[in-house]
Amino acid sequence: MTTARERILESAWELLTARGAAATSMDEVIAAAGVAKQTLYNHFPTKDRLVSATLAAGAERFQAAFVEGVRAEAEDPAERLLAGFGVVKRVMAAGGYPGCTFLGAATEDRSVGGEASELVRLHEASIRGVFEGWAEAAGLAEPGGVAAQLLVLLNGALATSMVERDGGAFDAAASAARAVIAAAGGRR
Amino acid sequence: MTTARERILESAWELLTARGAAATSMDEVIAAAGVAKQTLYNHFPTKDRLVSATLAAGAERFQAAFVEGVRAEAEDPAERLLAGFGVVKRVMAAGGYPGCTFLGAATEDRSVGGEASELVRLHEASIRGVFEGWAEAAGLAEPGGVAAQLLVLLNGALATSMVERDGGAFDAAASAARAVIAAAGGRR
DNA sequence: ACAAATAGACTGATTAGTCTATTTCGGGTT
DNA sequence: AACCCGAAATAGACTAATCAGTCTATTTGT
Repeated sequence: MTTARERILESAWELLTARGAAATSMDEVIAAAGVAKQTLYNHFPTKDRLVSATLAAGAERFQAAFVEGVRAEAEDPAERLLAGFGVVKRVMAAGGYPGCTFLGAATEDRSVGGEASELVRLHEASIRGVFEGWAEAAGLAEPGGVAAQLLVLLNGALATSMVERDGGAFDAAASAARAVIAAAGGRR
Repeated sequence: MTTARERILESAWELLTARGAAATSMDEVIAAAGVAKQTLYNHFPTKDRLVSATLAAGAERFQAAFVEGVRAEAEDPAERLLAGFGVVKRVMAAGGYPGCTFLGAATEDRSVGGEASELVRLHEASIRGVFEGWAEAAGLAEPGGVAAQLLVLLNGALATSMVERDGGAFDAAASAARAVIAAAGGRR
């Protein structure tokens, strides 16, 4: 049994992912969550707050699933850096490559500079931090720089897979990541 | 002296870049272009058509400026592959990193699969083709694969620079590109 | 009894697209 | 030069739809 709040956040996440915030009406969230209008507004007084709460909850879930998925798949830190691309590829493939919810939210919010942008910035910094930890554990030179490059590759794979509606970009990103890791002293 | 059509397309491009299609009203385009409502609708019968025409014109301009900018900056094909990141970085910096107009349009159109998505797909394929030509001229192994990886890096830099409101991602992308090119046999 | 949830009508603002009436202007003809 | 025509441009009122957020009254669960 799920609470109304959980159903709202889950439905909002799906609609946000599939269509984006601007193209999703509060009535659609209400219908998808099977909840009364007032219930939604009791939990989240404005659309912006709903979007922010949805992104925050999604970021927490994503980061946990990302780290856990990668840890389950590879032991060696350098291999973990690569495994991330496969893990995210599978997540995106499951949704038919509708695009990254966070990049989508940042795109829609770009002229506003609201809370959504800030949450996405923090989320991305978090992922970069995870990369940096593994890069350091792998004994790579300049782990911060490597992490920044891998984050660019991950965002690039997310954006490109959305445009191409196809997961090929994740394989390309993983190949590039291998080159980056090698150049930083991986598999010395 | 500019024609009404040119002013409309230019204003629409700027608004599309800064805010995105959904957040831009036809009245805003009209006001920015200094044109009568009927004039806009005479040239572009619907908002979708205006967006498509704006993206098509922008893609042509961007591709020409990209190739020209890179050619002016580097002679050697392998260096040209790298120079692209600097050229695009400068373009985005000039606008304060509001994000890539094409990726933004594809993001907004993702649930529709309309003409905008298709135009962006073609535009990206075009850029990938340019990369592939230079990769081949540089004598790299698997020029198609290298081009795909560089396109991911370029999209990643565009997305990341939007999130971070900062051009650092282009430098990271260029570093990663160097590693990719080296791995493919550059500077043998 | 009390907090949370429901159902749905309603308001006010925004916006795409239409319609009407008027004005501007370049180019061909006299 | 003077004239005229048709195409393009202008100004802005208007419609119909959508949508965020409010309000009221009722119901459910503990």
